[in-house]
Amino acid sequence: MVTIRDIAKAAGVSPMTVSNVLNSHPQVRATTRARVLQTIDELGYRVNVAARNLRRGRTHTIGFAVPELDRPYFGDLATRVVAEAERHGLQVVIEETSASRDNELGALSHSRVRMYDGLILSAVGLGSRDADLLSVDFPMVILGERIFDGPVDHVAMPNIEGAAAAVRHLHEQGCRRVAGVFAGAVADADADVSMSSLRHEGYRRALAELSLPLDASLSISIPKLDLAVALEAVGNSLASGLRFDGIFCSTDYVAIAVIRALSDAGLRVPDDVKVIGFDNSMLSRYLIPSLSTVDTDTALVARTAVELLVARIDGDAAEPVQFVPPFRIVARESTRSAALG
Amino acid sequence: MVTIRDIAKAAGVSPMTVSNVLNSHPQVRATTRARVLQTIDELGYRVNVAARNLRRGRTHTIGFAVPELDRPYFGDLATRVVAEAERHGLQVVIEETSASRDNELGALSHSRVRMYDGLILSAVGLGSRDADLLSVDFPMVILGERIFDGPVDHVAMPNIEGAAAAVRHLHEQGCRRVAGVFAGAVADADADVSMSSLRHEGYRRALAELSLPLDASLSISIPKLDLAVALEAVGNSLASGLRFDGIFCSTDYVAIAVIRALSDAGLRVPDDVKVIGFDNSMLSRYLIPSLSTVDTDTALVARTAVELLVARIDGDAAEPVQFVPPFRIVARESTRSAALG
DNA sequence: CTGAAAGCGCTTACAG
DNA sequence: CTGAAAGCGCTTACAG
Repeated sequence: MVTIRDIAKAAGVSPMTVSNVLNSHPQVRATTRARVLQTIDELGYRVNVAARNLRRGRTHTIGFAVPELDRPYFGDLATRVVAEAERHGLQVVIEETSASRDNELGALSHSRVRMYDGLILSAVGLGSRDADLLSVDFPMVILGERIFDGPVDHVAMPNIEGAAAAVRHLHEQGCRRVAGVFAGAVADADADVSMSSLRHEGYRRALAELSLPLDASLSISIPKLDLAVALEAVGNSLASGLRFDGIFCSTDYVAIAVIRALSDAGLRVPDDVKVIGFDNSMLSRYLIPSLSTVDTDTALVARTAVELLVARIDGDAAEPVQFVPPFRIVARESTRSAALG
Repeated sequence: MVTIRDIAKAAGVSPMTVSNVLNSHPQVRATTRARVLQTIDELGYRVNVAARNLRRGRTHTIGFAVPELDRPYFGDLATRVVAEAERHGLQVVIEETSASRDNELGALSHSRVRMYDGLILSAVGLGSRDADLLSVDFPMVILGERIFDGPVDHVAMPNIEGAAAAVRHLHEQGCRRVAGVFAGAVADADADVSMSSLRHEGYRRALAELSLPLDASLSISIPKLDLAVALEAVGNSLASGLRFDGIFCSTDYVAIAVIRALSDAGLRVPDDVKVIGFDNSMLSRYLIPSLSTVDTDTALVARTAVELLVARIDGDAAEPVQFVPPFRIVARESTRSAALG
């Protein structure tokens, strides 16, 4: 391997001058610089980043711990995080946590964390009771669903408000019996404060406001926000006689399976049942019917998370920040009422 | 920051004994080990990975340069690469290249490459003429579409064969006038050997074999495999009078927009036009109609790429390997013929 | 404008 | 079973 010393010897200068050239320090004579650069080119030298990192104490790498990269929402998010990080000269290591608490803690406490300048943790397995575990000694931003009064910056989602607005939209479009699909044990009032339980809370609040029925059976609970699981759960509910004229889906992704289940049961969307999702994933407007949804500005979420993290990396010691992006309802075919059709 | 020396001092041993404990070397007395571990715990020590990397000459990190992470196929692929890499104790840094040749070369030549033990490059911008640029001095696996006789391992895709099989499937289902959607200047015989041009080649070969018409107008060319672009292109083609009873789409992703464009033009899938995609993305079976497609075993692609790379990292100096996964046609509703319906 | 020297935190033959 | 010492390749005050 060619090192800085080899270049120095070949160019007839000291290693430090080579270093100065590499780091574009101005106090190097033009002719010296040219000679060094040519030698670098000839010998095919490339800086050893591990050595530079050790010396500088920075890796210019951040971690992004994400539940499941193959869910479109997180694919979008990862894309935007990588792009934003690049604008700040940072690389991104993706760690998949499979939405498990253990893996999320692993992303935190695992020794390799020390290779990152900071961590963006999209927490879905951790709960409020884990707040004290988040007092880490490196820059971190929590991203996602849970409500913490934790010791770190947090980019949260408008879960309750967004879900409530989605239900109100269904009501405006004429729905009078509104179901919902949620992950986890949402029926349990003591349930952990997960994304789905927050969206379920918004769903229930809106139903109460609107004086719509709130049968427990209308809350379809699935163990995981997975297409196959959602298809089966909604199919079973319909087969066992459950009826509704509107349904709120915790994610656009799940909504695709829900629409399929409705179709398989002979129900038409939106004529028989109106469907709304959450996330405004890129596909949603191309589906048939196009999918109404809650847009939460993924780009803004990614940008804010990276900017908060960069500020902490640069030594910002202010109080932890909590940021919730705005949202808007995107009305498409899946909730269109016949009167407007 | 707590270092190994702090631990050594506090535990009354030498730094090297601490190192031995950290690395689970057996030749440390149990009582000494216990004392060191306790001190590590008390002082909150974590290994400095940059220093360890420098010393060991390994970072246990590989790069994965991918065109666009928000395209479902690459989201799937990234998920599987990350999972496979983890099985080998490797982390993955994702670099997005935006499918540009410059960024792909950047992933290669950029100095930061030196931080990786190896690189998996999903090349879509590079062409055969760039083969000599791939003679790099670190382990690399090219993944994806192009045909190289390059100096590196290559996991290719059955682009020509898969596309041809898709067209034959359309023919078997009764199609007699088959269009296709491709990215780039596919009409040009000198076109670069891109994924789309290879799939176009397969499309043309199958049409020729089957004695089906091969009008240039049936090859719908779009600048980019993007939903909005595909929607508009197919919409324009239909508006200008183009008619066909089957269409091969270069990816499942694009097929979603194509089905939407057909629907917007009042054409029913599969009754009026049958549609087949490529990739077997996870969504495909849940769409309405469910999407017929070419499955190329993404899991196998990811596993093979990581295994080849790991072998190179471990010093394997054998001749470059080329691997093409098998494929199969997955027939779903979007190509169902009335007779079978 | 250039260089000698120290040191980032760790690991590894080598010696005892 | 444990330690003293060298060194991975780089950067950075400091001196000239």
